[in-house]
Amino acid sequence: MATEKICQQTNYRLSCDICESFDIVETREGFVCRDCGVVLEIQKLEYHRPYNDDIVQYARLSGPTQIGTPRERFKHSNSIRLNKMNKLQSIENNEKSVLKKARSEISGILNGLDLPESYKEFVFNTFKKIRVALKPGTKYRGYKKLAPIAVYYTFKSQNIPINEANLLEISKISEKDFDAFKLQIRRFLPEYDKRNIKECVLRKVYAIKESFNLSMEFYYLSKKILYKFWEIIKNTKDDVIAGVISSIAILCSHEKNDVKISSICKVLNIQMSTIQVNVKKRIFDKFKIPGFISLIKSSDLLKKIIAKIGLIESEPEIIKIELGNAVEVYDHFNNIDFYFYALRSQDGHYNLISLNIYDYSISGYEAQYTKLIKDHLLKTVSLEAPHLLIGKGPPN
DNA sequence: CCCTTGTTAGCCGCTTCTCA
DNA sequence: TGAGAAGCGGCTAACAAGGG
Repeated sequence: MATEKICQQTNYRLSCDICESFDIVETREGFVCRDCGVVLEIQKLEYHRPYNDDIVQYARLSGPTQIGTPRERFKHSNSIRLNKMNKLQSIENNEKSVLKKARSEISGILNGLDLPESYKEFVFNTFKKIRVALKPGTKYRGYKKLAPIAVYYTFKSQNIPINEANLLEISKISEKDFDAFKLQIRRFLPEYDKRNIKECVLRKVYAIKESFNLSMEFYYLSKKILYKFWEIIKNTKDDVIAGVISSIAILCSHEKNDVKISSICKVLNIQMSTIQVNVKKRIFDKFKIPGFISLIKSSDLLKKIIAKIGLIESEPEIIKIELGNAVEVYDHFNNIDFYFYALRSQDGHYNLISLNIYDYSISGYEAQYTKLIKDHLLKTVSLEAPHLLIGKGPPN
């Protein structure tokens, strides 16, 4: 093998620890016995030339190593020159030095905020990207100011929550400077505006669905509400958007009684009044719908709005009819009783309603009903009778 | 930096539980 | 069975914080 070297070339006579054979070869991994294949315990020593303390061990100026050790420089006859050379050698490029300090600053912030260390390189890239775009001499180019900014926007871009107050507490940028930079961020990170907030919000809604064991119907309704109202609800925190759409979805669904709005708010770490104000301003005020009382009390009105927009199916309107003094007006000998009722509509006109009573006990009623529908093209209306009022006149 | 948005604290009302 | 206590959900106004 090309990597093998016969040990006889060395001054030492090695023997195998196991079979005591002297047939030892030197490989990259160490000394190996050719008889039994065992790697010897003795360490391979790299040795090329003897150490001579008259020779100062130094690298060329472009290299990173020092000009001798401090002791060597001190002892040497030309020690002043050697020290000068070493100083020159040690001068670091300013950009390199800033980046090195920035790395350490970023690390410190991530640790301080208990954020994942795996994002360090990501943050560092943001740092470099912003720094390159800043003019030399600008105050934000300094790593102390720029590092917290880079951390903040990297995490915001990734839709990972980051506490701004804690960030400012542990970093060296003032609140005023930090706020002032927010106005400029789009110049440096145009992609920040393009982050997929909708996806992040829907992720939060799905988490709510899971934590309260809600149906997929809730999730899809929330999604529809999000896309429908996106333009008017987008200018706020992701948590608030998620809270608003999931609260509307809950209030408009049959699961209204299963989950309290305040519980959703607790999960999202926001206040219920925040949802209420948002629903009032962004839905009721925006569409100029009067009658908002509060989030819960106005839920029926909200449901009507959502139905009108077409996000949920509107429920048939229930008209309460008191069958008071109605009189049987016609009997056709065909086992169907007709009753007529006059109702005054909102515009002051009268509408006539006919109520047909079928006698199920008489055979052949179904055929009669079908014939009636065919002959007269009647439009049927479903009537719900939650309470049976007895003793108020017909029908009996 | 200013205006909009969100939070907090305190209150009310309803429901449920306990006890006489 | 009814009164009172406790707990919870919901509402409001004042104040604080955040976003552009």
